[in-house]
Amino acid sequence: MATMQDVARLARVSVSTVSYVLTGTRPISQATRDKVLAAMAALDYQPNAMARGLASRRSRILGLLLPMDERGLGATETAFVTGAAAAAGAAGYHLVLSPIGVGDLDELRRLASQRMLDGALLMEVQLHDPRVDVLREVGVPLVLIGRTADTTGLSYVDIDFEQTVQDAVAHLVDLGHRRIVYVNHSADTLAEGYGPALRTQDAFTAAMTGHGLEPLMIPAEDSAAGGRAALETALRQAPDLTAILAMNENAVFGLLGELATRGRSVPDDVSVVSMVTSPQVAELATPALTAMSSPGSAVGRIAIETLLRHVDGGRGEIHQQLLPCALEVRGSSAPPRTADTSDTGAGGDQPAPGNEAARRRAATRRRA
Amino acid sequence: MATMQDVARLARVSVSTVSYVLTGTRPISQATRDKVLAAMAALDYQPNAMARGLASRRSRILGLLLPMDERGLGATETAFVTGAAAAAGAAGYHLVLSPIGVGDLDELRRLASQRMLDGALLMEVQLHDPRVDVLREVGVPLVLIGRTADTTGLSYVDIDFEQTVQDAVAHLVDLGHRRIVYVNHSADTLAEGYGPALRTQDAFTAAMTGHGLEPLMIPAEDSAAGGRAALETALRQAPDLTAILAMNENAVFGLLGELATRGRSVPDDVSVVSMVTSPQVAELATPALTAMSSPGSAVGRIAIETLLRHVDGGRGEIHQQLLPCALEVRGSSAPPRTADTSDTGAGGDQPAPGNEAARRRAATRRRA
DNA sequence: CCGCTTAGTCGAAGCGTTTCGACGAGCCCG
DNA sequence: CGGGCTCGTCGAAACGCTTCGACTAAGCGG
Repeated sequence: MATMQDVARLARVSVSTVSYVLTGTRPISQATRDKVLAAMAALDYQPNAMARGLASRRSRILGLLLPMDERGLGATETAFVTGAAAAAGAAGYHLVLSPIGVGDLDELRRLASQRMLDGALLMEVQLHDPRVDVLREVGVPLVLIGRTADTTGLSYVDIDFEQTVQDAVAHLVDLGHRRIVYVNHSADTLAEGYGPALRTQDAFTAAMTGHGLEPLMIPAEDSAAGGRAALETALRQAPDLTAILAMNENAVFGLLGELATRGRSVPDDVSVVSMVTSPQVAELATPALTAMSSPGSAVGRIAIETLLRHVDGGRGEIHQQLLPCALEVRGSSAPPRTADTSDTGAGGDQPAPGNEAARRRAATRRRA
Repeated sequence: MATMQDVARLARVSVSTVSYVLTGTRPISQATRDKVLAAMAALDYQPNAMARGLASRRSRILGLLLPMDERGLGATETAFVTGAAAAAGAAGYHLVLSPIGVGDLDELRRLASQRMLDGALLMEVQLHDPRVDVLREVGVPLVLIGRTADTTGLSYVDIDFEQTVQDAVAHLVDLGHRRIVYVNHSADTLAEGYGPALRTQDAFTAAMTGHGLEPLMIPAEDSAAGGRAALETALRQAPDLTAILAMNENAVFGLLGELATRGRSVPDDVSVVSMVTSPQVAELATPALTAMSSPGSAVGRIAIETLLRHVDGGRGEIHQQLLPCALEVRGSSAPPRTADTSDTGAGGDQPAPGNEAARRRAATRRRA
């Protein structure tokens, strides 16, 4: 393993000169630079990351802290990760993923205090996330993918759940639906303060109320069984429902299964729209799901760029940005049946408009 | 940030003594040890990872190289990762995941030559995986999760695909199935030399032949559409099929959808068994899939333990281990219909045995 | 009682970089 | 033509740790 000494000797310059060529912190004449670069190439020199880190007090490593629960990374999260990795690599940084959850605070504290991370990206952020406190305490720059309840002084990039829910509801309302149920994550998840669940809940209420409709939310466990149970509850509470907006990617499959079992066809009897869902997953269902498609790798890229601004220019301005999901219409959403024969009068507070009009409006709204 | 100097000063010992307390490389009296530990606690001392790495030529970082394609990490891969992370943490190592695919060889070479990794775990190994060559060349100890074609001198932990396929086929044959189709990954994937696809293919042929049955394999793209197409092909080539064994977790959903569309019920008309599938995913389908459940975190743990043996005792014996998947019977497999009315005579080479016997045998085989 | 080993500690020499202060050379401006 | 720049380079001092050799004080067998 060649060292900088070797390079300096071969190029007949001092070590510091070699260092300056490498880091560009001081001007070097073209002639010298060429000599040094030639020597490096000849020796197949690679700087030692540890030595560099020790001397410069910079590890050139960014951490992506992502809790890995048993359910794995969906395509959405994966897109975040790859986007971030690409951006970090382009800037000469390594991005390392650390499967550190909210549980392993000690491990996080160790990692951070050992000066091993120049900065950190937090995924799956909770409304009150202790990891934020740990990192701030230790003085590691951080950017959230997601949001805590209080974001003063914090940079973040997140999905614009408010806008996304609003768009999803508008899509269904435009199709002519009036009785729309929102299937969210589980009650436990809500109680834990999982931001997306809470924010979409509020946004759903706001959107429905804005259309003069009654909002109904059903929590569901993150599993097929949870989806089935949720459908049962939904049909009990709103037998006249014609559309379901689902946040819970796992439950949606159980939900579809149960609809099939009960002989309700999708989208003729019931329309289903899935939130924050990747095209790959949306295509798994039969029919393919109309879904709000997440902004993907852009989120990761922007987050890294923000983080690097904090790391490099100690003076990094706070950056807070929301990106909406795009509506992708597939086979699971359509206008409701014209004759709503199953209306048991459980609270339809608005007469449905003529379906012709709804169909026209939906068609104009449709975007890939 | 307190340094070892500070600790030594406070404890009134030399730096080297502090270091020995930390690393245990030389005997230290209990009295001294206590003084030092007290000083560390008082100063909230944390060793600087870079300095430690530079001096000891050990980063205490292990890399988990996992290509992140757009389809994300399934529950199976996630289990590997968490198992590995836990084992690494227990040994005082950090496990960092690097989304380095077969494409980013330069990035890998850089990472490895910078002496930033004490060792590496490779996931999604291909039969001829260039990453192996790069790492060997640079001299980084490595352990595979998966296998290359030539494994001489390489340690690996992998799923025992041969055994798994054999068990899956046995399950179906015991139920009374004779006409079983294997839906594999895509032709492209096979051509690329993706080990699991090739190995299961061979194992399927062997297993079927061993039962005196004719093996039929259909490749399928990794998508719902791929699954639908595969079913069509399968029904064309073997209209009398009664069971499908699917390796392709993505295609299996399309396959189920297409079966439903064609009015073939699962498991009454067609049994479906999914390979190397986590319980969570198996439960997504309706009915829940009978599946071969992967050994999960054990794979990751064993891989890390092996790797640490290579790293620590420069003298690490080669360790090669296969772990089979366990059959988990759920709702998608059952004995074939007694009266096979759809037999168009396209090659039934064995008469089905009485279903009573099949049912009995299946029941005794069943294991959770 | 002597020489040997062993336990326990210290001081100092690295590990391979970055970075600071210094210095000579050339240049511009007055 | 001289003082003050900037440019390009060098040497040496960190950075915070590990590790080697050496040294002291016990302990022990002969």
